[in-house]
Amino acid sequence: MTIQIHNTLSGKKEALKTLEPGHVKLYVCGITSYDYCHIGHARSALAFDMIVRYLKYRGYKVTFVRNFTDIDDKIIARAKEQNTSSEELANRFINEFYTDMDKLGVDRPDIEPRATDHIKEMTDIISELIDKGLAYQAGNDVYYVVDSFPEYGKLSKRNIDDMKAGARISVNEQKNNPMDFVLWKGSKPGEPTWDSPWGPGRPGWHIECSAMSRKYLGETFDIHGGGQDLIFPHHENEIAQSEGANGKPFVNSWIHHGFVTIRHEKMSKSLGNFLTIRDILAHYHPEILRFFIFSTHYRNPLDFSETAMRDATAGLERLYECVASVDLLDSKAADKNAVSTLSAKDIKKLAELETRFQEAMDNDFNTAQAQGIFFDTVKTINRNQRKITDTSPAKDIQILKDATAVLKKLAAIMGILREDAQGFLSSRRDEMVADGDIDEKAIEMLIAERIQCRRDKNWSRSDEIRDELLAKNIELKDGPDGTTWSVKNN
RNA sequence: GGCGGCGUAGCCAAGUGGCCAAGGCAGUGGUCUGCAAAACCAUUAUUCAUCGGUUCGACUCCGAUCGCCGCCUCCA
Repeated sequence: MTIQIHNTLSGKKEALKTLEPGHVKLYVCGITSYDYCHIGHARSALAFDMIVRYLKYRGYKVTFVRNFTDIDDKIIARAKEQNTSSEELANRFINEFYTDMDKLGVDRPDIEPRATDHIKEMTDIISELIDKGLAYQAGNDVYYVVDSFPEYGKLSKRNIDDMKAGARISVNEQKNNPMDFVLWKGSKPGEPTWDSPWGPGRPGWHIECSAMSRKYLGETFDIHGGGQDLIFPHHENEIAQSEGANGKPFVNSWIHHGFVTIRHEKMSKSLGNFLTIRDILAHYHPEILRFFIFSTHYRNPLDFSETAMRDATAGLERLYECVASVDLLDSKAADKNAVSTLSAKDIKKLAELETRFQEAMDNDFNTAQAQGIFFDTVKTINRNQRKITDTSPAKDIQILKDATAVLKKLAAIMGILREDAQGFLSSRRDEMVADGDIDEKAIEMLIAERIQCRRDKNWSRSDEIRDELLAKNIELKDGPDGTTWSVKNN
């Protein structure tokens, strides 16, 4: 079975074929560093983090490049506002980006080039394009001749004539044709500049990725990724630049992920529905955010809401509860002559976990389906786990433990179930207690009192204590090994 | 206006030309429990926006209609 990936260029799922056997070369457009990252950036980072981990899990070597756009109109404008330099502002938000990524547990790409470190590579490509007659200087700027690239529009599935008819293309006196896009911008006073054959200036946005991907991955590489909003014009322009300059195919497969919406609308500052990664992480454990993001396929829109996060919390806790209870099975004694209580059907199902997971993930990284398989596995484990007693054979316990180990290994590809289960559950509990109006000592004392009441069969006081705690969102669970408690999600 | 995508149970969400349309959350009944909670078992879409067409057969393919979203300007 091969990995199938939806390719934006062809509009179809295609079997992954790498130029170099067993080696995937991947380029993803990173952030423009002028502000804190929002949940949409988180989705992008997490989607490609998952994809890279899965490819590695499937035995591929992956060279993953993700750039930083550290020079751009927005950076210049923001730096001016804050009375600082573009460089300083960009560096500051790159650091903030790393802070967020580290909290989310996102692995670093192999190479993280910054645009401003690659000006030479960019001016080289621009010169090549001019030499080939695909670009021209106008005033202090350089533009790409869109009409010279007949395949323009092949990624975004549009044609130039339709676009020309649209009224939203900015008119620029310098351009020969309104569709032409800028490769090099002559500098205005006070802006950061670099020398070039066309005078002092700075690169356009699109040329960065053509230059940096060529430097690190070559003229043709396997996969290029980004958000769906980058399809046009950014990626369309990259194709025109790179294929124009190199005279060969740029990228074999394009992966574009969907947006995070809030109240079913794309986030934007003007709508006031803008949530940063740190806003979210202030309220939710990073694995909850990951679980939520992978609850739908990466290309679908994903609507953020409190309800959705609560569902994700419940789901992730369900997985952790299962792992935690299997972890505890260790303490049980095992009798050699014991009869297995596991059903053959369930043993088979557990054995098939990894295959089922691969089938889901091979199908264009279907994490939603994979999560369904996790739950199915948990149900199977729980069903059998509760039948385990002191006299169960060691083999039964081992089968459940093995299945849990596989579950954790596979979940780690999505970056979940990476913590110690008991630790995760109790630390979540502690956090929630800290938010509430009762402390742990008081809870323990009430529980101790209640245990005595129950011994005395003083049910009314016992229930009173339970209700009292429930009113403060503390739920008691009386099990064979005593009373445990948790904080109710709501 | 052009282009792309989506519409599956109360909510979220997989899936597919033909066995019972995954799974989660919520709900209901039961087991367990002093009673609960958790867990487990059972149950919850004769139906996949609507209407046509292709087919022996479609939720899945094609067309139209309605609704929603995105891109066409910076954007993950």
